[in-house]
Amino acid sequence: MPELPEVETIRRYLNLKLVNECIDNLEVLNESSLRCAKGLSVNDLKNQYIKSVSRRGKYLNIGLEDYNLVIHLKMTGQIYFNPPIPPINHLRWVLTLKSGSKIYFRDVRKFGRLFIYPKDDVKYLLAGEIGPEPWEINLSYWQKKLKSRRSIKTLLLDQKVIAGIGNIYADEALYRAFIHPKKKCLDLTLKQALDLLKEVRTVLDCGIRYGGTSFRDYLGGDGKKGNMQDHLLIYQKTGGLCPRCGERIAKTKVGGRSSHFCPKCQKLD
DNA sequence: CTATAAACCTGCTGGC
DNA sequence: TGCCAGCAGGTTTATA
Repeated sequence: MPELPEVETIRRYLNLKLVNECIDNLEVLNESSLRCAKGLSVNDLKNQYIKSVSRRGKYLNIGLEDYNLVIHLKMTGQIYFNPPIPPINHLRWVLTLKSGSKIYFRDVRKFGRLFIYPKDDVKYLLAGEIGPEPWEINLSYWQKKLKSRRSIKTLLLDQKVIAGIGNIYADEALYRAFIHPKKKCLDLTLKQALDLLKEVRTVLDCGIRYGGTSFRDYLGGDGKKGNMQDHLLIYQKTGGLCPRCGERIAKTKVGGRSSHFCPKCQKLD
């Protein structure tokens, strides 16, 4: 469900609420939602203080004294912090703090995961397996990655190349940069490459500013929906009119994901 | 290398 | 009204 802006919105909220709290216990209702590093168990979390709440790409990381709690929400994961009415359906785990505060994790499709790692172990996962944050990318890195025969949308969605972009923001950035999602990376001009990186950042910044995109499941840390869905230009607007040229917005398939674009503004040749 | 499909899961929607 | 194919903010793994 969530891409970088949604995860960042949750991170900012939890960061205000969790730092200096102490863990009482973790109750797991769906075993497959939890992955413990070898030799660890949920009991190890007891009495651990929360030092930080950070993010890498679409991963949320609750830093403890001796461990890291790494969360990936995948398609339908939702975080509820001290909700007025606790969720009942599709509840996968509940983290209780000494203060009495609770974090509920609800996840309809069970794709989401909570990983427990030793403190120093997580560096490997987060630095080695995930590409740079979009704002950290420099031109030489970007040009190097664009020397590829893959389609540009596939590259944008590759978390090893650039962290945090998902289907919504990929379509939005490509539209704003006038680039067809199936365009081969190698065929991009330097200007297109620069424009695209700029629009990726713009669109993600915008998503964060509006508290994320709530199409169906996504909720910010405060339990409220985001507003970015009211500011999208192309995603899920098949059959509607392009806000720039009036052409009908089309849909195609790229890398198995539905991709929305304007056939007139985003030419393939 | 690149692309596609299937898996992992459940629920909702739209067409017939 | 009812059924069913198809689809969904993601990632990984197998197959062509």
